[in-house]
Amino acid sequence: MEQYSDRLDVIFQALADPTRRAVLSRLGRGPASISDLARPFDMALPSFMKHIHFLEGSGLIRTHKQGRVRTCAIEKAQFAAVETWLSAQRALWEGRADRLEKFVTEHEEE
Amino acid sequence: MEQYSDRLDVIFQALADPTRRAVLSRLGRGPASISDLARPFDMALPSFMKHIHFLEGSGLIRTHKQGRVRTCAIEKAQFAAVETWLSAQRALWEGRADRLEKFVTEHEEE
DNA sequence: TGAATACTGTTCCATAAGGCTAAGTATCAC
DNA sequence: GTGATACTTAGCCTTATGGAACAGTATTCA
Repeated sequence: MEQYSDRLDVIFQALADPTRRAVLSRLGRGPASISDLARPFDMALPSFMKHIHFLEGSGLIRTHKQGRVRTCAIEKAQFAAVETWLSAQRALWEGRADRLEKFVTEHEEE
Repeated sequence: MEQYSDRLDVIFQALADPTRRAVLSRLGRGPASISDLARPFDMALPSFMKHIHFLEGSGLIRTHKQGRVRTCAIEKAQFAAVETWLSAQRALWEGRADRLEKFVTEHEEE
């Protein structure tokens, strides 16, 4: 339970920044290098790298360096945590708290 | 477009805190007063109030004071912004970028 | 080998976030 | 009208965030 909540903290935090959301959108169309990702942003590279590290730390992307180029790719599976939380919320609204409890608990134990 | 992005900033930020998510879950079962909401948390009331204000500022809840009691209720409609963004992301993954563009643009203009 | 490329590491800075205490205001119950 | 209740307001503190500059390392290309 703690782990599930902590994961949500960091995932939602990652999504709370427009630069990071833009990076995710770009990566939704396929992998890209750091330089390619950074190009559209008016920001120093070390600053941009912080966002990449944050995204990687949240599990929303993974990266891999080959030679001098680091390639980033989206990690779709991590988005499921958000969807799970939203489903749980909706279930509450609709009074299906029992089913919901079960649903969330299963995910917490992952 | 700016407005849509700013709204997402503040919504995701609101969801990035476990206290605030817990409040939303509680409110999913129905409206409640500040005191009722605060009771489960080991936190001074002014600190807790900041979370309430943040949630209200994000549009995820609305509040209304009658006498000395402020009642809070969830604003389900605001959750749609998150779902829209997630749908857009998924659409990208699946290469349906054209449909997605249209979808997001429509929502940006709300 | 030497230059250019693509990060990476380090340090700094201003602001925002999330907590606290202490004191204040407005209702409500008696 | 007094006391308790239910917030509110105002400061203060510490840490995190998002940006910057500057220097460094590791590859690749000519």
